Amino acid sequence: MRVSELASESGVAVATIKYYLREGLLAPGAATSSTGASYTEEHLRRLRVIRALTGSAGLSVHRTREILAIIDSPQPDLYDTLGRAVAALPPYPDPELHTDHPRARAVLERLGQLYDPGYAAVAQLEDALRAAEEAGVAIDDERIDVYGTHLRAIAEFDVARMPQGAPSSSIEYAVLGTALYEPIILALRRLAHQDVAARTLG
Amino acid sequence: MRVSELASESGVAVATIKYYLREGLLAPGAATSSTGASYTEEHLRRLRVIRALTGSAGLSVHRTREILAIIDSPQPDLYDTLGRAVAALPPYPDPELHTDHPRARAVLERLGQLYDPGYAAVAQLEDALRAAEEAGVAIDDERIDVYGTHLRAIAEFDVARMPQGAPSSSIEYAVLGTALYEPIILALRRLAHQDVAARTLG
DNA sequence: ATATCTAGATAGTACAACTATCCAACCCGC
DNA sequence: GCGGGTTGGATAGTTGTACTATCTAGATAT
Repeated sequence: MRVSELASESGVAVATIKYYLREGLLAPGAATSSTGASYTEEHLRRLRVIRALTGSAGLSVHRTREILAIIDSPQPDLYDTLGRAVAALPPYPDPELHTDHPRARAVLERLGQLYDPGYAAVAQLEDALRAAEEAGVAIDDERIDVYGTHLRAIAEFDVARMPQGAPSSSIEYAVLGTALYEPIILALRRLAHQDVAARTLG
Repeated sequence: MRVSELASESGVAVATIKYYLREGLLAPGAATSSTGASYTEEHLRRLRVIRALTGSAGLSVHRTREILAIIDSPQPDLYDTLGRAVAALPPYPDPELHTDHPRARAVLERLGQLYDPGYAAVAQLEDALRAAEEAGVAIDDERIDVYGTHLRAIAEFDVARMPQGAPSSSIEYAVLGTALYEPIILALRRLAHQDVAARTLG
């Protein structure tokens, strides 16, 4: 497949594909001459993953490269690798020394979950809780219980569905699942809001 | 309160506050002279809301202004106003004519929820489903059932908690709740993943 | 042989979100 | 009543991101 075909198949402009090549998101095609290269279905798939991450999931090109690099280089410690991969997904808490995360800690203790201050999602939770609080819509314990219970049920389903194959495919699945299912979850919540509101108010 | 105090109280630079004033996100203070104005607690609160929306919720200044305008001008039709407000929250589906949303429609029918093609979250859901599909991690019916059930439970709780006061406060609450609780929901899911994974794998 | 395509390099664009500077007017303490 | 710091208002500059366009020179298709 030539660049122009890759472009038309994926709907991405040739200039943009060149940009991704320069930025190291996409591997170069097999050179057929000094001014020619051929691309495979694998390139097309990768390009779709790039567009899914930069588009729907809202990642920057820089973060997308980080995540692809993690997916591409399988590491022995799956658990740690998953942590790093998910930490590369937005949102990004400002790295001003959060030594403790009092709000997040209280929430996790209430839910009976482990509190690991090194995990990025803890800082994300802390920031989100603080933002809600400062905007005057702080969450209370009951809401935490409701959210926590249902999200844990979702997470249990997700983990049960994790493929047991090679680490790299597990990581790819986990990263894509985290990044690409999140917009689905938010959209479903919004639609459920509308449906519930229509039934109870209308 | 002077600008400098507003700045130090909120942690936002004076130059940035001036920028928000120019952009119409923040109302001018009461002029005390040709080169002086005083700001109130209300300004401080508004500034915190702006930072919560542009920061944690990831909205652009432009979208933030739209949402604040909706909150500020109460409309008779609460249901419609809520729809417009939530539509101003990310993500923003490309407005290339989505006349139908086959994936979203199938999901909503399966969940027994109403399908209204005019609602922004439907297009968001369609885009998210398509992105997951194209990246090779399409969701199946069972996952839809699990996600749908639990998110509906969350939504029922949210709606039951809606304040019954003035429309403008309902709208502010709904918009802030939608925008600011979403990061909390995502963080809780990620932390639940970690916790479940640690317990089952570790 | 001529029109089209290609890789690789470099430069340019468009937008967002600030950030900095300047000015003249003002107020505050002394 | 005066000097230092502050203010509103205007304007210009900066940084970063994600492309987009142009150019060169060789390769390929018809």
